[in-house]
Amino acid sequence: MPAMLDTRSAWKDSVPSEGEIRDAKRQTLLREAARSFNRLGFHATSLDELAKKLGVTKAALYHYFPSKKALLKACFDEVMGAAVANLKQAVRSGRTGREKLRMVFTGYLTEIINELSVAVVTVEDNTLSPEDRAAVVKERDRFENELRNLVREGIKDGSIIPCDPKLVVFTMLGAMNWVPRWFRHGGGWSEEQLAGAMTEILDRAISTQPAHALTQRVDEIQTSRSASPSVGSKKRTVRT
Amino acid sequence: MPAMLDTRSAWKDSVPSEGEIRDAKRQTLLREAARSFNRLGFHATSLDELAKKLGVTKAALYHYFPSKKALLKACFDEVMGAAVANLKQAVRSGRTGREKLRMVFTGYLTEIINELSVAVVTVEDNTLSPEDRAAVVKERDRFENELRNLVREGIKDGSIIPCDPKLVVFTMLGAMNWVPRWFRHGGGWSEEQLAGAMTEILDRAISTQPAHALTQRVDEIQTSRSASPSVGSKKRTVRT
Amino acid sequence: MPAMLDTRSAWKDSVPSEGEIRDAKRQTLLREAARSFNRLGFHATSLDELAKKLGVTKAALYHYFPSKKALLKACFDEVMGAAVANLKQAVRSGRTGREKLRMVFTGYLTEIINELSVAVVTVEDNTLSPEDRAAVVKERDRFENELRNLVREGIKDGSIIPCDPKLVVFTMLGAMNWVPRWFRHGGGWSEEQLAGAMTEILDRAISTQPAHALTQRVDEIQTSRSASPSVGSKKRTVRT
Amino acid sequence: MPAMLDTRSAWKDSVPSEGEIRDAKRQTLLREAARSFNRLGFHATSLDELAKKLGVTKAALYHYFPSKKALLKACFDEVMGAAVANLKQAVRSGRTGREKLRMVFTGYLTEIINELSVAVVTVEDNTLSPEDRAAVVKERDRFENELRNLVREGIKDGSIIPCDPKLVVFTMLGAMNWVPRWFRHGGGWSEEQLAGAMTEILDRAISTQPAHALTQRVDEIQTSRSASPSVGSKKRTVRT
DNA sequence: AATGAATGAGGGTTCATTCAT
DNA sequence: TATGAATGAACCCTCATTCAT
Repeated sequence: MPAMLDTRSAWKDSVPSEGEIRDAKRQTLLREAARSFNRLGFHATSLDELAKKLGVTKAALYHYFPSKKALLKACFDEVMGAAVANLKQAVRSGRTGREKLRMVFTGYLTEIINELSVAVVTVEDNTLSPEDRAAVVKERDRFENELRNLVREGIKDGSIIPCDPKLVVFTMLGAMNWVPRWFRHGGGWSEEQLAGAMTEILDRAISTQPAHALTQRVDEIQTSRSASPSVGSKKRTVRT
Repeated sequence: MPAMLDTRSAWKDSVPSEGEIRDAKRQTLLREAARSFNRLGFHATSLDELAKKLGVTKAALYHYFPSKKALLKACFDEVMGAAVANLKQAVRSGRTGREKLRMVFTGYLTEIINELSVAVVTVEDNTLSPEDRAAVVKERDRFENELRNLVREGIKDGSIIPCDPKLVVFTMLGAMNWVPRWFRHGGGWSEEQLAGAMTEILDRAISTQPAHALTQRVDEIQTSRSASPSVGSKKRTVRT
Repeated sequence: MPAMLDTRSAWKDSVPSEGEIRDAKRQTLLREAARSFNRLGFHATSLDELAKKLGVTKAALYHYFPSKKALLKACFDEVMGAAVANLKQAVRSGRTGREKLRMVFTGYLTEIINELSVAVVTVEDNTLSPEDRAAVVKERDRFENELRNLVREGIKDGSIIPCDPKLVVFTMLGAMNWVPRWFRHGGGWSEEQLAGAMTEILDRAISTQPAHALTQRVDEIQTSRSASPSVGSKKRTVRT
Repeated sequence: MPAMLDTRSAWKDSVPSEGEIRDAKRQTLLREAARSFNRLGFHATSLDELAKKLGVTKAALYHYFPSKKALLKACFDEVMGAAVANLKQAVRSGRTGREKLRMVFTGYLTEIINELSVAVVTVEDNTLSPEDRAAVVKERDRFENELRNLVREGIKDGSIIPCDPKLVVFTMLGAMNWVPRWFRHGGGWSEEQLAGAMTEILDRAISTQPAHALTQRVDEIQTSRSASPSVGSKKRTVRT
């Protein structure tokens, strides 16, 4: 018996422990759920479909999350954690308000594009329990408020033009949250390229030093629109 | 007796005919459905709730639409009709690409804000019948393509900076389609103000002659976020 | 004004009175209902469909029958009235049991073929009210019992072979009641021919003087089976 | 421990495996559905009632059949499989057409009496999907056609009198298909007796060598008619 | 007499959730 | 840990019936 323990310890951490396996599965489930919630919405996502994509049965999911709502809540927590971390990093960067905002946009878009995010799903209806809902709303409002503060900061330091911070932030968030509805991976744009290019656009709307051109690609972005009817990638050269 | 007939004719059309009543009811239902679809999504919208809001029974809805999907389809048709009309008017205006695009944005936003729109609801999943889906997608793609053409036109005539038209259009549409998620009527912003202010923001992102400032309001926009927990309208002066 | 009355009386009875019109409509409705009940069954028959076939709205039907069940009950009464009349006539004919039975079969079949009958529809489930159900069952049992008596009479007078009257009667009724399921008008067989030919078959099963051949037709019977795929009337000569 | 394993293997196959249990349940459901479809018709049969009879919830049925229509289709397949097998056996028997036909009648009746059959349910209306309907109709038409061929064969070999095969077959099928409407188990007639006796009747109608008497019983057949109002089994001796 | 609108009951179906294995 | 079976609530939809016009 001790021999076995030795054997196991010899493998060290190369063989993932049971806990690690479990966490990995949990994370995979979370991702898949977020993707589905984003594209179809919470109610249109069935646990059966989710389980099928993961190759297990519906009941198995309950080993990782006590309910579908808990899954949604976890998605929110995940994305908010990342968003806030991303935000803090930007705040610490010590640059102008506009540059901080750019950093946040790029990070937020990266999250969304990789479909970690579930920011899209509405929290307005009575899906979550009152407590969960309050927690999520509070977190989200804090995040949005921080963004507005960055806008104000940018206005003060002259990097952002005078504008209504609340409207600007909602506009930017809308543009970004909408991405999962049309973007599909594997097209001409890489995730980084998309995040960068869209940040440019959003940034230009409020920058006091707007660029003379924006990033362009020769290939079209791969979207769910162009993909489904198999349009074919009509390459088109864009002149500046 | 003849007097009564005269009386009636004196009222002329002020007393709505039966057909008019029916149409009015139908329109009210359509509006309510669009609102719900936009905020909660198609699947999260129950006909029971819808009927309750209208003060009738669920079964009564079937006098006006043969199915829930038909209701959704009608929403699409309605918004697309308005969007295309709006687009055509802009195209006929004979201005620069950028100015045409501004007109389209303002019109589209007005639609959305008045919740006629249901552009938000996903058409990607298999909610609609294949035929209906194809029809809607075709119409929408044509609309989006026209927008891209306006961007290209603007680039050519020098009113819009070089950029990727597809990405730009998706970005703008996302920002606009997101409005129903946060905007609530009755706040400090009127519908027209919001449509105008957001158009400014979107326009500035691609204009070759970006403005030095954007519209601001003293009062906060009324949103579902601030509204639901009954925060009260904390007026706050925004300094530029 | 008196002139008008004169006019009316001049037409005498050629112009049907209001009451006659009403009765005619009622009868038409009854027929259509019976046809539908027979082919589809009571529950699968919707009043909407029924009304559509008659060119009126569903609500109009309620001017003639207080309920769908009442319609069913009326169908039963109609067919039973005819069946009993038919039976009495046969009984009075003063022939052998077998010949009386033949008369009843032919009459019953004529009824069924003309779709007055609704004998097919089940009375077993709880469709009718207990009172109506009891009345119908009682009437039907009396009819069936009379038929059994005719069989017994035939056995006694030597025109019918020894057999179990109950089983024989059920067998014959089943064969006849099944006709609406497959027979369609307008084929090679007229209503009278079918009634006659089927009577021959049923009669031969119990007759002490069985015929050496049965009626045959060159044309195939028009059935719902052969009709639907539009097979065309492949004439075929039947050799004896 | 080994003892237990032995014990288990000692039971061998007497303990049904999970798959066997599932199949048994499925079969039970199928039977109950067929019975209900036969007696009440497809539309009058509610899944709620069906489930209640089986002691489960309506939703549980969906573990075994994806829809009510699938249940109906399965009934058709079941009965048609049995009917065709029965038919083939008769064809292989190498007897006269009449004797083959008798075999088919007896087999078919046995099926029906045991309520495996659902031949009764209409296929004419648009209950089944077009594909399913076509498949069922095709199978049924082939069966009916085979029966007609047996009649023709009998006419040729002199065992059956000249007659119209189509009409004869419809007549016989009607008589048999009607059985579930009146027959109830547990009466004086066993299933085999009924199948035999009815076959005799049907056979005699077309046989060139008709018998001089048919099977009779002292006890009355137990029918839904006599049973439901609790008439009591009035034993009656039938004199020939 | 006839209609269109509306209703309430019920039907088939889906789905998140629980539980024994 | 994972499964298949089962449940109960909710959903969309149909339909017989009522009622004002």
